[in-house]
Amino acid sequence: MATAAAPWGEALRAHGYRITPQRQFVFEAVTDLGHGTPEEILAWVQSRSPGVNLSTVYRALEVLEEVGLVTHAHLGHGAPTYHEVDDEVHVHLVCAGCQEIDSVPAQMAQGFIDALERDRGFSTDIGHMTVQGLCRRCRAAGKSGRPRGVDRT
Amino acid sequence: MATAAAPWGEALRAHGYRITPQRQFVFEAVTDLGHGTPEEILAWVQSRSPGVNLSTVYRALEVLEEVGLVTHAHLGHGAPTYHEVDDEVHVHLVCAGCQEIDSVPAQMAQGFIDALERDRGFSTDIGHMTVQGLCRRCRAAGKSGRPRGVDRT
DNA sequence: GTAGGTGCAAAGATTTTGCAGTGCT
DNA sequence: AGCACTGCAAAATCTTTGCACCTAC
Repeated sequence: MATAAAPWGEALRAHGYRITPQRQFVFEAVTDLGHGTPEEILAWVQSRSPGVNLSTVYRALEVLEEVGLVTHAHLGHGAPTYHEVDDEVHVHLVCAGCQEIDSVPAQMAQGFIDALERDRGFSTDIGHMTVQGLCRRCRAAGKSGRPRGVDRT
Repeated sequence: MATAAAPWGEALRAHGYRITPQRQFVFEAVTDLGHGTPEEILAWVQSRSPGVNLSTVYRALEVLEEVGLVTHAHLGHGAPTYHEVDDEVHVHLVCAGCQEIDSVPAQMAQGFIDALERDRGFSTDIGHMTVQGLCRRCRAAGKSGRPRGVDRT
């Protein structure tokens, strides 16, 4: 039973990394949360193992990203959000009103992506694509996105 | 000649803000640079007026954004990039290889945006839309985007 | 047993804020 | 002349790094 590693563990092994409970918790957090910032992931992990440190979360995410288990996207502000890789590729929709994150299947953007490829030779990293805007609910509530004032486009 | 304000000045006046050389420089920097981070904007401004402080740049950008002269988008990492508002609305293309920023007219994404509107009731803030990927040059050079390794999609 | 991994604390980087002096209106 | 704006410096965030101890293999 020496090498009875779970599939996610395999990925670590394959890259010469060790399997540790901290890394497992971090990966589970990402999987469970769907989308999470380092802070949110830490909170989740600490609910199982209070001693885990923020820097460990950062380092674990770095490793998990390198071995291809998770990715991150930059949504609003400066908050990087991590999510699992192996589920269906999707585009992130960030609501400027409620900060909520929605996802849509990548195919919806296919035409656009093809156009970029054709016209610019630009190869899109679909999973990192971020779309800012206002969700249905916030539009109905008449929110304008940013608190300040006029926000053209 | 009391109120001989330039068009950009008008916008400030209209919102009760004063016209100052610092704000003018910051706005010129944004216009001239096309895309710029606060740091880059500071550098540009200081080339004209060395005494200007970083915090002044931040405050000026905040004001200029409020009156609708500039906007910002979050491109790679945590670097907010500011650009002029009144030119044609465009989508940002960020190359993961060379960090360069390209723009494409918003119409290219129209189909996608319409689909989001139709299916999700999501109103897209086109100017803030960010697309990560690899530009033609970096693809040719065989870059993979992130230095680390595998990067799916 | 050994090298990689973790926790802790300090260092960095980036953005924000308080305050007194300055300059736009 | 009044009050918003600026410069400076300190505070607040968020992320990274150095080091001694611990643990997976």
